Amino acid sequence: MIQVETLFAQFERSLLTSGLQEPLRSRLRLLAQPHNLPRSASIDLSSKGGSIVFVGSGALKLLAHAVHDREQVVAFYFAGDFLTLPTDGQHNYSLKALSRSSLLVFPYARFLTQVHGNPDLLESLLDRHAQSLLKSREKAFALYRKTASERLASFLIAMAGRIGRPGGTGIEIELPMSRQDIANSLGLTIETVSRQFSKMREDGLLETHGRSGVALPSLAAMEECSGSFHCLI
Amino acid sequence: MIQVETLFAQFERSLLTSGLQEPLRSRLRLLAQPHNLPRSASIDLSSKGGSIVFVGSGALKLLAHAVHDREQVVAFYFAGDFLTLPTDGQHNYSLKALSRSSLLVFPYARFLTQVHGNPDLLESLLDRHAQSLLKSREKAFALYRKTASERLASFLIAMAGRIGRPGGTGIEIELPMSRQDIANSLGLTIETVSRQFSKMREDGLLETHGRSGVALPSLAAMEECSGSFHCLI
DNA sequence: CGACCAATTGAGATGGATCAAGAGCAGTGG
DNA sequence: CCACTGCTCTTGATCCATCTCAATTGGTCG
Repeated sequence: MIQVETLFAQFERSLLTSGLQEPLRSRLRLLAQPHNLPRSASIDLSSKGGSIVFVGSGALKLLAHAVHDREQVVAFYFAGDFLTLPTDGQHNYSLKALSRSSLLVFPYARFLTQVHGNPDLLESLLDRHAQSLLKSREKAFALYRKTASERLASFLIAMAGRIGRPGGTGIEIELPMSRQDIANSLGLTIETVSRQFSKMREDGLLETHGRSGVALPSLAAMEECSGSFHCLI
Repeated sequence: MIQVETLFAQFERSLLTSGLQEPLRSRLRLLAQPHNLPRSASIDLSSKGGSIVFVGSGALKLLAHAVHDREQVVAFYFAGDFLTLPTDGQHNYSLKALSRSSLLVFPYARFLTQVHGNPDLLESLLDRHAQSLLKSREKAFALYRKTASERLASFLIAMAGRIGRPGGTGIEIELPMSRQDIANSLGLTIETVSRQFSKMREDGLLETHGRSGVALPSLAAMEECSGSFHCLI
């Protein structure tokens, strides 16, 4: 359980390294809805008419719900990440904790009203949007044409960069998401993902420890597998 | 050939309905690089360190260039569209005219510097980014799981909404892009796209006139084919 | 330890890619 | 006006990666 004030301070530094000026700081503080989500708890974001979310700790998946109970993992988020979900599109979105997570949720419209007079902040937000857009495009670009193994390799490389730690056997990763989540986020079936894991293990590209432990002995070899580029998450 | 001043006025109204205040207007006017592209001409956007582009008239495709001369159609743009291409990602991007087009190109960084003190404008830009992001996600979402016919149906519905006109047989569309472009943008091969066109023609879902003419007798029937949702372009 | 759910593995079905022709449209020049 | 040329588009036959269905194994947690 992270203290709200600590969480807010974290958010503040992440947004602007110089920190926020009063009275803006207090006003945003009032808007911030803190959430402490245990594993597999989720918050519905579609009902709120747009949200800005700051992830203080933990790991989450952003789910888009289509009709027929079909759902799609849009993205994974980790500590320090920002996430803007503006006015509702065709889907309902929800955010589900893969592990205990602490968040700050701001109502989009009211957040923007407060930020309105602060060009630095607006620009910072604009930059984040631009980056997200680029990432989303690169992801779409990547997934159209990639094979299953290229997708998984791309995913693992992205994860290594995001939550990997140097260990005995190259980079070690504790995956907070299930195979099903991985499959769902890569547009594959769980069986295909599982088969690719096995194949990569046979080929010496990775080691697995239990369900969630993965070690990549050689990132270079993995990049070889990922095809031309590897911008995914 | 559209006059530059007309084009700029169009851009101005599109950005802020109330128009721009001096001296910002003049400053942006100076930043605007007008382009008149004949069919199949293109401008390279990767060398410019980020651009903001306003499409005054015509139709264009945004291309991402990967290694090995492979290229991917990221999106199509039409009159009135905005397009933000921030700092370079892993790909080189270029914009290619599908028909005679007129554009305004702004250097991203310098545009932002000018806009810095104008919260309304920044917010307008932020909104556009948010919309683009949403669209890009919906597109990615859509393409992962959709079948070939669902993809094409989604595409045609989007096109109908964008450049369709009511006609003798429902909504009529003059597609400015080739089958190859469509295939490339949907992550399919040209053969598959062609086959789907034929199949839809047999099923009475569409009529074709020459290479570029398409008529959709019933949008509802086409939506039936597009699967759960249909946010593409 | 035992129960349950996640993950793996196998066998068969299939949608789309690939390879290979052929048809239709548009531009050119006689 | 028509034949020639080069292109885009269509259609067919085959192949392969991935999905689907089904059974088994293995991890995790009470």
